Amino acid sequence: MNKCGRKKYIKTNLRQMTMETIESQQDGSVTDSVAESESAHMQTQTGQNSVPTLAQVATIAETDESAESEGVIDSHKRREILSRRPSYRKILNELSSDVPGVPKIEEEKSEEEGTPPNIATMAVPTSIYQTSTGQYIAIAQGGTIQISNPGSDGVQGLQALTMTNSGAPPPGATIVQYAAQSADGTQQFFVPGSQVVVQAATGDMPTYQIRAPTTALPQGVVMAASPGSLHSPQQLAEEATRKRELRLMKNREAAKECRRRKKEYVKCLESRVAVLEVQNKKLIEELETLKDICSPKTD
DNA sequence: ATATATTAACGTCACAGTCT
DNA sequence: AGACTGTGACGTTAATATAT
Repeated sequence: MNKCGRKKYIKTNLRQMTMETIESQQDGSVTDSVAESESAHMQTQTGQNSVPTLAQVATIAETDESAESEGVIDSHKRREILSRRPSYRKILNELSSDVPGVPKIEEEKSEEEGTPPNIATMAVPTSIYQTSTGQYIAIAQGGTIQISNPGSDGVQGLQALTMTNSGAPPPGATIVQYAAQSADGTQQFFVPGSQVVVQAATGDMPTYQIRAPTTALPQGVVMAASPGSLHSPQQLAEEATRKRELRLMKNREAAKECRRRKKEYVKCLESRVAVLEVQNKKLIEELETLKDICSPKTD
């Protein structure tokens, strides 16, 4: 993708600006280098229908203020100020520590505690699916996929795919391998027993199928090659391509996850706004009541 | 019915921060 | 130091809404 040549715009400054503009400009401590980079960026964007971000809008609105503080801070301080914004998870968790009603985003300890990286992490609704071969796939609310064969008592042969949000994997949970999208736009989970659970990528309702694995490895699944076995330039090129595809695949997944967290974060903020609005309304009403009590009208 | 605008979701790139 | 991860920004695409 991205056939159109990407413009090399001033990324660093713009990036820093979008992260910290609103916060740092509250005390007017942003130098006009940021504003310069922003204007440069806006120029490069001429003719595109890209919508400025909130931070960009804020920057444009406050350029005058920031110009006044030119030269006030040195480069070190500027760097501190323009540091990376904490992740949505961190922000949300900070919010949730303030407000009891706000749910926390799990820290995904399981990954950090040495879980194999290929375990799928996704949220799915509780559903039961029957495959063309008569097998059943139950997707529990806890994020567990169970596969049972027809005719079995429903317990034998169960294979569990433990997802995120389900806490620590239960003992004995089967480790499955997760592969990103295959050529036909599906997502596949390799489960023991030479079977593949395939999730269709389209539609609101995910669909699952049991398939026999194809002979060729699906896109994104890569066999590890021992470094010593690489000799020819062609092999090196293949290795580079393989690494790139692996990186793209991982980044794809990371981007999905990031977007999901972002949506969650926004929802959280929205619900917080709603709560605060109700609270505010109540307080105003209370104030009016107290006013009436304290200063009764005298005719 | 068709054209245009808006929106949401996605993949990719670049880069800062973190990990090993 | 280099690999890895998370995220902002951007372009693309498909679906939906609105205008003509």
